[in-house]
Order: sequence, then C-alpha cells, then structure tokens
Amino acid sequence: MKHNKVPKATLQRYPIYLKALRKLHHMGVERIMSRELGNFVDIESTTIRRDFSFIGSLGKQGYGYDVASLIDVFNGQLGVNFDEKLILVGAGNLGRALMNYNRWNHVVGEIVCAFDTDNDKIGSLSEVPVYHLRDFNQYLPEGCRIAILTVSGNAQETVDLLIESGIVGIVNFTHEHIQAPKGVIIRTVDVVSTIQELIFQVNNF
Amino acid sequence: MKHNKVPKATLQRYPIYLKALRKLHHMGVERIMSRELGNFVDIESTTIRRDFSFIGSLGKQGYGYDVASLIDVFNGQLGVNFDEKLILVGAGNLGRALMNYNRWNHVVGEIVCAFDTDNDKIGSLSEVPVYHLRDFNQYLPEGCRIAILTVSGNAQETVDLLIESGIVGIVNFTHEHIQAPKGVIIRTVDVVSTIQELIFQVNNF
DNA sequence: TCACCCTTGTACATCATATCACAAATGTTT
DNA sequence: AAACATTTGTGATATGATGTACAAGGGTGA
Repeated sequence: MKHNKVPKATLQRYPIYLKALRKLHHMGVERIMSRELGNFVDIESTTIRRDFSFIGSLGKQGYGYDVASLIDVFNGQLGVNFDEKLILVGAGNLGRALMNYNRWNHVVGEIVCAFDTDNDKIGSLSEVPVYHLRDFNQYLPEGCRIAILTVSGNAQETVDLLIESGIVGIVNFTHEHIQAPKGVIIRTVDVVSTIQELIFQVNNF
Repeated sequence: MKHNKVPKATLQRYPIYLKALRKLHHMGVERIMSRELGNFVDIESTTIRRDFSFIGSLGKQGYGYDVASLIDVFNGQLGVNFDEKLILVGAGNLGRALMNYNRWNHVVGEIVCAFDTDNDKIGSLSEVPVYHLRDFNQYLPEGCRIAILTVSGNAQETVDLLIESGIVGIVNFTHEHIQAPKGVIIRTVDVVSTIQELIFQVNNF
C-alpha cells in the first residue's frame, strides 16, 4: 500500500465501501463497476475510483472490480482484523447496550472485556467480563489498541490512563471533549451534537 | 443571521463550540478569547473567529467574547430549541438505551414518543410511550421534525414513511445505507464504521 | 484473431476549507 | 486623555477535496 497521504476524507469513506461490498457479496454479486457502487452508496463513481487508487490498481479496465478480492484487499491492506481486540471502558447503560450488540462480530473483532470503577458493575454482564479499572493493566488484553469509552465522568483522566497503557485509538461516547497526544486518534460520537448539527442544518434552509 | 452559505464544515463545529461554551459557563467563565477557546476544543482560533463571523460580529476587539450572550446567540440564531420534539423509531436494545439516556434534556429537547412494529415493545418502557409504527401519523407529535432511527430491518421503507409524514432530519443508527430526497438530511452514526475508520487511521502511520 | 466497447486510473480544472497577515476597534495603563 | 497592548473580523493565499475529460488497456463477440 502506498502509505502516507491517504486523504482524511477518503479514509472516512473506506468503511462505507467495505460495508456496501460485504452486503453486495452477501447478495451474490461477484463483480461491480464504480458507477454501480456509486449509485449504491451515493458517492460519485470518480471519487470511488480515486479512493481505491490510493491502495493500488484494484480494478480491470472494461470490467470493473471483483467484489470478493476487493473485500480481501480492504481487509488485508487496510489492516482490518477480525480478531481486533476491543475493550470497553464504562459499563453503564450505553456500555451494556454495546456489549449486547454483537452484530459486529466478524466485521471488526469484538469486545474482549470491559472496565468500570463501580463495584456493582464488576463481574459478568452478558458474556463480557467486567473488571475494576484499577486492575486495568492486569487485564488489558495483549495487542489491544482500541478502546470504546462510555464513562460518565473523569473522561480525560481515564483517557490518560488508557494511552499510557498503549491504547492508540479511542471511540469517545462521552459528552466531554478529550485531548490526546499526536499519534493517538480520537473519534467522538455524540448523539446530542449530532442532533444539534441536524437542527442547524434543517434551520439553514 | 446571514442565511445561506454557512459552510458544512462550520456547521459541524457549532455543536462543539456550544458544548464547550456551556461547560465554560458552568465553570463560571464569563468571557473568553478565540485563542483560549481554541485550546479548549483543539481548533485554530482563526477558524473559530471565521465560523462565528457567519452568524455576525459577536465579539469585541481587544476583549473577546461574552460567554453567556454567545450561548444565547447560538441557541437563538441557530434555532436550537429546548422543546424540540424528537421521536425514536425502533425500540430495541439501542433504542431503549437512548430512551433512558436523558442527559440531553435542556440541551436539544427530548424524545417525546417511540415507534416499533413488534407488539411486545408497544407500551411504556421508561417514561416514553411506544406506539405501533402503523399508527405513526396518528401519534406523530405536532411540529416534530427530527427522528432517531434504530430499527433493525426495513430501514429504507421506514425512512420513506417518515419523510412522507414531514420528518426532515434523521439520525441513522442503522447498519443500512439509506437514501433521501434533497431537503431531508441524514446523519449516520455507525459504531462499526467508526471503529473501522479508527483502525484504518491507526494502521496508516 | 481482430475490432469494438466499456471501464478504469489519472492529469487538469474547479470548488471548498483552512491558514496567514493585518487593519480596525476596544480595554487598560500611565 | 493619550499611548499601548490586545483581540477581533476579514481580505488574500495556501491547502485540500471534488468533478471533468480522456488516454490506456482489458473484456466481449463475431
């Protein structure tokens, strides 16, 4: 893979392509053209071709793309690992909903274990064991890089701990803005902000 | 407000500003400079000033911005309505988690009612009444514009119904890609895709 | 096998967004 | 009251993303 310099905007579209391709594969589609895929996901075919070109020459002229091998390339080259070990930090309402929500098995890996500071939450809710956050380093799975953060307070403090222990990517469901040094990537998912943005846009017509 | 032509990128940042400003206000901060706010939310001060300028001249030179009145302007001019009526479509695991998750009261409004097709779900879980989707038009609150979609199948079909009934903004928690005519705004929140994007980025170093 | 058709991959042009640099305007100090 | 230190708001510019156009090359059918 031509490392360095895949535009951010492109990186955000890769998951969309991958999702669509998996679906098409499931539907029995064996080959697809950028135009068709474009209709399917509402993205210009030319944008798709360019996005793909950052990974390499994946298609055949006059033919299109082979769905199965495209999925393989995405998985392999982009480093999607079905065994990617995820951890959950914060076992409240939302955390439990995510634990029960095993639809992502065989797509990005799974939540191996969870942590919380509330003793009532320690133990095994669903099939995922929940440990006390103070034992974080003890139970942090080997090779785990990505954490899902759903704590309700002390977010920054918790983040610092995670990073110190080698976590390099965090999905932040917290309402707080958190900071991290370069090299650590934070992606915030905030329902409230999403709804606000929607309202702003709706009112902007 | 200088209508039309607020860049999309700016619109995505307004909720961030608003959240930060509320927090600062809560902390007792009365005035703030673009530089400080920038440090707080990790956005260049110059970007912030330009973003604000689309709404008007909100600051004073050599002084900064008044936090309280800035919040008012955002609420007022951008049309955030604390009484914004939201509906939830799909009362499964995630849907219920959202219903119980009342942290957004007094920030964007609240979920007034929910809909589902599963008879077992009809009734009152938490404090939010759940109706059958077939009675959608009957129970859709007056003036409701925004729906949160957490159904597990027939997403597109459901979306079409919502739009037909006047919904103009949808927060999509579904795994499916959905389409909508111009004027209707869809914002997809997909944990799996978010994790994937994170993995792509982490591997891209 | 050959000729035609189709679709990719990319150079170039356009559009959108972020950053720089600074004049204008306000608060603060002497 | 005047001079100074700040910070805003905004033209001008640089960067980044998207869209257009087309040459290159593989697939298809006779």
